[in-house]
Amino acid sequence: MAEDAPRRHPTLDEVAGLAGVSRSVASRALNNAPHVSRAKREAVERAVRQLGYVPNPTARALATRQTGAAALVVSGEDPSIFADPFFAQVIVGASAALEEADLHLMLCLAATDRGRKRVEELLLSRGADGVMLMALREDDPLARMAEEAAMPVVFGGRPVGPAPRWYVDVDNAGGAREATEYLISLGRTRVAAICGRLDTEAGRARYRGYRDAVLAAGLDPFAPQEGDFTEPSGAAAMAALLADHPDVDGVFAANDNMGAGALRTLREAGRRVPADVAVVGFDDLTVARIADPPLTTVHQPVTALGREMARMLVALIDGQDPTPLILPTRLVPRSSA
Amino acid sequence: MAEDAPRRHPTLDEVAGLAGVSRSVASRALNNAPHVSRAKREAVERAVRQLGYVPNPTARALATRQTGAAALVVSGEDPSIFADPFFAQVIVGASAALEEADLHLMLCLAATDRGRKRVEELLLSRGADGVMLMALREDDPLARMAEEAAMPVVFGGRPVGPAPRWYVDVDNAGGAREATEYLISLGRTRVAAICGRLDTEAGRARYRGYRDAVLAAGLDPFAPQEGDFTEPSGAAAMAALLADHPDVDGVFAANDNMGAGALRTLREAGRRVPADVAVVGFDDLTVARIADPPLTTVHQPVTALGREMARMLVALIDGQDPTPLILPTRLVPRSSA
DNA sequence: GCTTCCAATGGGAGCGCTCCCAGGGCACAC
DNA sequence: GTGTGCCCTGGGAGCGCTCCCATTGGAAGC
Repeated sequence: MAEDAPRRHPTLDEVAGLAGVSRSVASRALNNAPHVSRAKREAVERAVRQLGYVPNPTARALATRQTGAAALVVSGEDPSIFADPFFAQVIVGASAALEEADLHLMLCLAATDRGRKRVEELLLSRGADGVMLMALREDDPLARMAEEAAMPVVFGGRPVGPAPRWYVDVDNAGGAREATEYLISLGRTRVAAICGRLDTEAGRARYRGYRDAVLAAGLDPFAPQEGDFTEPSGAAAMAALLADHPDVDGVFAANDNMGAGALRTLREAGRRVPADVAVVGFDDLTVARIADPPLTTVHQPVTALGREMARMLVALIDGQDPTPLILPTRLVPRSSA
Repeated sequence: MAEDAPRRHPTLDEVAGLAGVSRSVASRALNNAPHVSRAKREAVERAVRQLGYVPNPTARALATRQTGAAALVVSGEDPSIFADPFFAQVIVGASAALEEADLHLMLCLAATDRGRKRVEELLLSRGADGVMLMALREDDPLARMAEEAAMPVVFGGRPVGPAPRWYVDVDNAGGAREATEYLISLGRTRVAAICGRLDTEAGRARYRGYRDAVLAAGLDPFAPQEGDFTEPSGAAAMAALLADHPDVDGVFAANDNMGAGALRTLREAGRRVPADVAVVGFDDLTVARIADPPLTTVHQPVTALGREMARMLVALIDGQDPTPLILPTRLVPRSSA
């Protein structure tokens, strides 16, 4: 290690000493609290500059019982779930909102047992001021842990089961309904759904939305063709669909990855898109734009999701009681439908 | 907030009291340090369980002067740079390695002025035990800050300029050379390069690798056609290339996004890939697989990059002096070349 | 001129943990 | 019986900050 600076960090006491004031006054000056004369305030500022003083966040955390950090926990049995660019966008939003509140972002991938244990400890030990929880599974142990933790918790996307007290979600059902209605409005009558994992609330809600739209149009809904939100699973689901229902003329895929997979299978099967089969995805990630043909999809405000989660968490930390939020989606017509 | 647990967290003192030992003994038992009799150790364990005691990480951090966290700082003037799935993969690797060392991961997007200021404070105040720095620009103020910080710092990817003391990088030049040699081995003689930003070391090194390969084959290198690593910039660069050199028959794109953009432009221009123009990308992200045609590309071990950065940082924190690491790349032939 | 009040001040007690160190106790060798 | 070690043990001093509280002194009000 570079030992260029062998001298310890200056402490508040040293600042106070140099400024000729007490530690209390120095502290107040630093946090620009009242009851500090202009002269002393300036003396403290001068001393801070002269010493290159930077407050020790750990000591402050201990004294205030606030860590100055919020955690974003991403559940999932496989760490690579996080490789989905979806989370990256969530983080961009969350990070910006936390920055405004001067909170640091801790990222916890609770994929392994050890990871989950560490999250539990975090929750129990108040190692953060609050937690954002995402991608919980059905019966995810994190849900129980979060409930027991005496700490603000915001859910990103509702988990399966009863809705938590505080969450931010996207209007999955509404978006799926709109996508399906769009396919129907195009004259498609044999519209199938490639679902995401049905042990996630997003997977279920999107299928619900599809089903509602199909039923409302007086058509017959297809049984859910389940994938796992990955491109290969979408390709496989599309293949199964073609085998069972060769006359399918419209497909709602519960996310863009699976939609892209479906496009690939259709291309390999010699079906023209959208002439023979129209396809709509969900998410509006990069993959939708670069798919061939570019995928008509349901845009969900992912960055906003992260931002709103963080804002809700900050409100909670500030002792407020925000209301859950459901963000709107928007259909983005491209070439695949 | 749910006030189900209005009682404070038990402290070590309370554990010690219940176990009938001193705080010192309780502390030693907890950290399973020596000099604790079997009987007292068990008494402490019992008390811990009975009270549901969880150590306060902040207090421990203050006493040990170790925060128990490592930060991953992603620079860049635009927060959305982080939306690149590249970083998500790095995080998967880094997170796993940090988990092994029982360190938490703090994520800092140093895009805004405020973000940079917070990183500086983190560095100066030892708000983390170590820092991983990525995506630094030329003359990035973070480089100087990192240098001055009395804290272990590992670079992910070398910054422009003199190599830092500790870094993990990918063999950018080697990968680019291999990609270009591959194009040449296919009989292409007019091989162009769509470069990434040339104010990044990766952008420069990849162009260098391209240039070396072209020169070694006795061909004429094209002037760098600069993009910014995004799909549209790749498309634009390809259009410019076609305008200036209609006879181009091979393209090395410095990353997959730009490669995908190039494919799009070629398709729109009616050029067949790879018959008329062969294209090779770099990164081997999802986009390469789903591009049309699937993009031949240079795989770089992104997760390993994150893992090795974290391991190097842990070694540094442990007082060791690891050596810089350059990870190998691998050509992945698909259909575009 | 004498209360009344309040801004300004600094002392000191924590926050919950680690770790140094002096002091027992006990076994073993002399 | 007296040493010589060791292993345990618990007291206590921090780590660096915040914040309560008692104290002071000067301005304002009568």
